[in-house]
Parts: sequence; C-alpha cells; structure tokens
Amino acid sequence: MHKKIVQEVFLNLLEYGYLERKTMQQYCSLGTDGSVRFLPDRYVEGTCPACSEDGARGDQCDSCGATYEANEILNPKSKLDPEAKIEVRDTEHYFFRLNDFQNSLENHSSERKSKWKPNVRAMTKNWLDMGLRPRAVTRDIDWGIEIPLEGIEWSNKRIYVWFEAVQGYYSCARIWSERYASSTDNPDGIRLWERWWKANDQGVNAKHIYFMGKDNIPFHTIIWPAIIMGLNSPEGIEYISHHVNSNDLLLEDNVSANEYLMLQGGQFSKSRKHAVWLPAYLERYDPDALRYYLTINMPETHDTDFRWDEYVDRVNNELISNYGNFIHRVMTLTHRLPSNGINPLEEYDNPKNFSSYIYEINNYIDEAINSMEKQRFKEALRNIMSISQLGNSLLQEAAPWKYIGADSSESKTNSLSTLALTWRMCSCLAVCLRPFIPFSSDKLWKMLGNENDIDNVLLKNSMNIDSKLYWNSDKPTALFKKLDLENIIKSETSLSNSIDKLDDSVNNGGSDYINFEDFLKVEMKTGKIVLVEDHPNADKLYIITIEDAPDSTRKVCAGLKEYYTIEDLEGLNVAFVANLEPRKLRGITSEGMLLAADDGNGNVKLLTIDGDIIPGSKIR
RNA sequence: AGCGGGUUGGAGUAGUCAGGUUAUCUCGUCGGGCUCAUAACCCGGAGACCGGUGGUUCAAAUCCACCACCCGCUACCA
Repeated sequence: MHKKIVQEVFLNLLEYGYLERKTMQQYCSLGTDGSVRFLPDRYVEGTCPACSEDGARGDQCDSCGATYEANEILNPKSKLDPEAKIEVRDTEHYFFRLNDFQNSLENHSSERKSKWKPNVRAMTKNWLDMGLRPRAVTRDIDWGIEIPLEGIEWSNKRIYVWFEAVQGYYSCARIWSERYASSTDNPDGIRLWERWWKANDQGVNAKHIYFMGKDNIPFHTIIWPAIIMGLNSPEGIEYISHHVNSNDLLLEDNVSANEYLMLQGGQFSKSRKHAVWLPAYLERYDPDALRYYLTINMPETHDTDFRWDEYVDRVNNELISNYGNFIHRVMTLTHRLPSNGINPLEEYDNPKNFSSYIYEINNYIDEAINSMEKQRFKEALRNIMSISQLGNSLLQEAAPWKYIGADSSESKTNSLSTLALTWRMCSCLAVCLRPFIPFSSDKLWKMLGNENDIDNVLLKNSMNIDSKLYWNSDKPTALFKKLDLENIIKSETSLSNSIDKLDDSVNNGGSDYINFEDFLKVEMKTGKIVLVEDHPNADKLYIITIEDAPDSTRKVCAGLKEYYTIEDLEGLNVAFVANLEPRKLRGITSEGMLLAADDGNGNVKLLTIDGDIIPGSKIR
C-alpha cells in the first residue's frame, strides 16, 4: 500500500512536469554472466588522478585530499568484486526539479521565520542560499520500490529512499483510513485521512508538526514541502505556491528539530555501555524525575549534556523542593484542619479576593501554552514552575500555620482563604504538568479528591475558581523522594558492569577461544617513541616514529590525538604489534599498531613498559 | 579534510532571524526572614566589558569581515 502511494505520487509529479529525465555517467561492474551492476561512488576504488596513489575512493582521494569527477579515477575497481570488469556507462534517471520550487520555498520559509527555531532557520537558509538543484529520485539498485514505468530500462532501478521515506507521513494516514476507518460508521469512511491532510474551506486545518534530530531538517523544510507543493500544483510551474488552498495537501506548521543530547560529555552508545539503562532505572526510580530533567534540559537550540550530578541537583532543587514541597505544604496544612468528610477550606474559599494573583497565574499559563505551540518545552515548563513558586510565596505571606488551631478571627479567615487559593493552584498545576510529568499529576489529582477526568480539563481553564473543592480524607503523601547522587552513580556503575559481564559471558561462552598457535602468530614487541608528528590529513591521527630495535625505527599511525599531547608521548616505552600487515591510513603507511586500553567510556591509555628494556624485546 | 553548529556572571541557559531603556531564567554564592513542609520555603544583594580583533550605524550580544577555541556528522583510529 505504501509502495502504491509512492508510485502514485511519482506518476503525478511526472505528469505535472516536476520530474525530468537525464542521462548520467556512472561506473558499473560487468559480471562474467554478462550482468551489469551500477556502483555508487563509494564502492569504486582506484588510482588517484592527482597524486597517483592507489586506494582512492569514488570522487575523493584520501591520500592527497583531492576531489574530482567520479569518472576521472584511474584503474577503477569495484570494492564488492575487485575481479570484475568495470566501465563507465550511461544510465537514465529521473530527477525531481527542486529548483522549480526555489521561490515558493523561500516564501514559505520566510513565513515560518518566527516559528522555526534558529537551527531550523539556519540550515534551511543555507540550502536555499546555495540554490536548489534537481535531485535524483531513482537509482541503480535492485531493492526498494519499483519504478511504475513500462520499459526494461526501469526494471533494475528503484525509487531513491529520500523521496520515498518522507511520504510515510502521508501514506500512513491513507493506509489507516483504508484498513480501519473505512469499516467504521464514520460517514467519511475511506476518505477520513483527508481530515488530517487536506485543507478545508472553513480554514480550520489539522496542524502538522514534525519532530526530529537536527540531521533531518532539510528533508522536512525543503524536500517534503516541495513534493507537497508539487502535488498541489497539477497545472504546472507557474502555479506553484506556498499558499495552501482549499482541498490542497497541508504543509508543515512547524518543523521542530532538536540538537543532540550527550551523556556525560560523550555520545550515547549502547554498544559502548555509555547509556542510561532505562528499564533498570525505572525499576528503582520515579519516571517523572527523569522526564522533568529531560524536558528542562532538552537540546532545543544546541547540544546539551546529560550529567548525573546536574540531574540530581535540578530534580532535587527545582522539581522536588519547589513544586513537590509546595504541594506537600498545602496538603499537610489543609489536612491539619478539622474536616467532616468535606474539604475544610470550603468555608474560607474566596478566590475573588485574589484577582491579581489569579491574573498572574493565568498569565503564566498563557505563556506556557504559547511556548508549547512553538514547541519550546523548556520555556513552557519554566512558566508552569513559576506558578508553584508564586504559591510558595503566597503561603509564606499568609502563614496559615499560625491559624490552624486558632480561634476565628478576620486574620484567620484571610490566611486560610489564601490556603484555599493555593489548593486551587495545586489542581491547576496537576493539569498543567500533566503533559510533562503525568504520573505525579495523576497522584496529585487523586490526593485532591477531584472527581472529574484530569484529561478533560484544558490548560487554559486549569486555574478554575468556580469548581467545587473536593476532598480525599486519606493522609497525603509526598509526590517525590529526593535523589541521592552516590546511590545513583553506584547503581549505574554496577549496572554497566553487570551488562559487561553479561556480554562477556555471551561472547566467551564456549568456542570463542583462540588456540595457542594463533596467539603466537601475533608478534608483540617493545619500542621507544622517538618522534611524534601530526598527521597532515587526519584529525585524530599522530604519525609516531618508534625505535623498534636498536638503531632501527618504523612509523606507525595511531589515533591518539584526543588523549595524548606530543610531549606526553615522546620518550615513552610502549608495546606494539610488529607483524601487522602495513596499511595506509589517510595517505601514510602505518607499520604496526600501538597497544592501548579502552574502557568504552572515552578513556584510552597506552600500555607502557615498567622500567627500561632494549627496544624490540619480545612481549609474551 | 568536507559539511553543519556553538562560545553570554562560578555552572547551566534565554535573547541573535526583525539592532534600541536596567541582558533572561535556574543552580550556586552572600545577607536577612520564616519555621507549616522533603536541611525545605520567602525577601534582598553581589557577580557579565555577551570568545577575540576590526568594520557598518546616532545605536551592536544582535548585522558584516577576519581570527581563536569547542562540538556534532562524514573519514580514521584503540
């Protein structure tokens, strides 16, 4: 079904004139059986036309850094099958005429200027400023979606993934309509998808908001909108527009791209055990604490770092001390008042006296709603947290604890009416925080005794001053428990260790031993580093000259730049593999390999020799 | 090396597109207050020549040029 829709889109765009056919030259390998296989640039290897080094790839040479047209490479060979004959052949492809959409996309992006976040604006602007060019929608491979055209020249080509993948947003709605909606009694039936995808004449359209990592931005601000604009303009180029008319497919309302979240300064990596182990975490801790920190630390405008110490700090201070404690204050104070099964604050409740505070609260809520509509979740959450801060300050001012057991008086009435207001604020906070920290919201909603469904209350109505004050006579409990950094670090460490052991037992469970003869094949020796130079063509590599025997040296490339300075290395006695086949690393031949230890968390330490020994001594 | 992004009080961050009163918020810190609450809460203060240099402008964190450092992806390494 998805295939069918993609093919239909392809045919439509072709019919409307937005696809053009072009001949391009590309390498292909010829099989012995006469089969022809086209090769992407990166599968072609050969001799560099600039420096004559072997091992140049596709359209770029690693040795000298030169770039060139792919068909300039000398002695081209296929990486997949080096024996095969290889030659340049013409191949036909369809290209999507992105350039036709340049103007409309520029208009569209300038309309989005205030909505898009800076990273989205910048990346899109960069693409538009470079000028859009036609982009191939077909390629020479034998897997993927077939090209819906007659003719043998298309039978071993497929639709390019960039063109097809984004259409999933659209195709899934149509698939859903066909499979499920059509069998309901909804009058729109199989056309129900249009409610989400087509503009109607009332001007009340579904909003399309795309969430992604930063690497996906141009696909959602350029390519996918261009495809949609194309589908919306069957009449041809001069009718392309960024305006969405009635019955058109809808364009994005916002593309919300986040940057990357890092862990303790490094990338998250499951294989390196550099990760937060969610299932194990959730067994021990409250999901809301994690949700709070992930939201307040979301990489909305640039990369951010997940750090356990900061996590504990922010959760303890902001979530628990400010919000959690505010709730707890209101609850425990109120429960100290005598109650006959009804809310004891009812008789003091007088929200009309607090219109300026209520105005302020509604202001925070409005700001939060605005922020959320722009997908600025940190800002939204901060605004909501301001409400509990205001609550704390109201309590401080009113000091209801002074009046709990006191006789009736005007000041008691005033003080407890403030407490009643903060009770309403608790309700309000439960609703406002429900999207962020749902579990504690539900818990709070129950403690408040509220009988209506929390999900039926809109944020903008959450500071309700007319509703009844409900009551739950159960003794209130704190929403959160404070976190302890040492415990967390301890359990995280033991966790990743136990995962290590688990992996080791899997990996070494039986036949994975090597025999002694194999081990002896590896010739390890000691050597003394005499000279360290920067590699001219690589960021991480040093060229290290080691004295590998008395009066003999060899050069080895090692990726140690991130971990050692040149001064650190020179003079060290190290261990290296002496009989490794020499290999070229970004243009420099490396004759061996230094031994180093890697803990998987970004720490790398060279193996050094304890004391002096003649260079070239065997290691056994 | 190619492409993209970043640099704002001690830490983290908003504001940069569209230049314009006292540069935002959280934490920390200092002083005071409160004692209901989970050593928590409230009030106030100190602390930033907005990475550097030059330019445009009546006016620059914001625009332009150059430089430095950092990060991500690609490549490579242990």
